[in-house]
Amino acid sequence: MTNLIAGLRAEGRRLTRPRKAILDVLEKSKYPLSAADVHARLKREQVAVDLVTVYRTLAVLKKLGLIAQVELGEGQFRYESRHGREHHHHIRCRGCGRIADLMLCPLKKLTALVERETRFTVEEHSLEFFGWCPKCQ
Amino acid sequence: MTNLIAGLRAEGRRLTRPRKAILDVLEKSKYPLSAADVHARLKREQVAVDLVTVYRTLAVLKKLGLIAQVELGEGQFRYESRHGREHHHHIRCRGCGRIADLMLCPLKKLTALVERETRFTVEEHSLEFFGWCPKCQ
DNA sequence: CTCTTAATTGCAACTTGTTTGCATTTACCA
DNA sequence: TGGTAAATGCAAACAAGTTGCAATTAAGAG
Repeated sequence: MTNLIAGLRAEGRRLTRPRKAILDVLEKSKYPLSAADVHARLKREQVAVDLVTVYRTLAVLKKLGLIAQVELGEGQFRYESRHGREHHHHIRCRGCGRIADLMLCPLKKLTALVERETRFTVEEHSLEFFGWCPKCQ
Repeated sequence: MTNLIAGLRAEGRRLTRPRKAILDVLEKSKYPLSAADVHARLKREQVAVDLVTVYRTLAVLKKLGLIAQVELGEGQFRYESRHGREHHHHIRCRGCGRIADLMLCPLKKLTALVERETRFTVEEHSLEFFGWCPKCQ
């Protein structure tokens, strides 16, 4: 939340109720949420925020680096808070859609190798697994 | 192409001109293509196939395991042929959108670890890098 | 504390990517 | 060489995400 205030201020942006509420929803979630998910949870909490505002706020939070965008083969984006959470990855069940965190990342060395080989500058990577959870096997 | 015929036949499906043409477009491409990309290339080659047929064919080819679906943070799917190509990953430039192959994958051991820790069965993974290519840096 | 103003929001409409329904066409086996 | 189920094209629907604009509001200036 401190990061939110500082980040917004640094860009001449404002701290609003929707922004606090949306970041709060993401911080409370155990797995990444779509814009529609966030919107639904806000409604459940009696916080009236338009879906469009959710989209716009997610874009802002992403630009501030407070949340990460995740793709899990669903044709939509999900977002998760970065606050107090280590860099990590996910696995998604092809049966029930359950998403679990994988608290690991073996890509430090590989990233250096990729930069050397491709001459790209690497800014980010995504690593996701897909399979079947115990219940769905 | 042999795989296409065999795979289709095994499911009581048919070998058609659109299917051949679409697989051919994917096999010729150096990077993964979206449905719209495939459609545009077919048109350029004077092959009249509806975009809907492209979508349906991509679904079939994917189910047959002849092509792989790729997500590169664009809000759309891309597809690439698997024929004669080793398992690999990609890097995409945030400036110009250029996509390059990364002919490497260090995830064998990690996959085993993930399966042990999560008790999921891992069927697939995605690993993509994002950054800036030499021209855009 | 109030005023001013630019940032933010909500609503409606739109765009883009993808899917579905259905009548017509076509691959392929008897 | 048909007959028949599979595949296609077209129109329409759907879903995720974006844009334009008038109304609202955060927050610094006075």
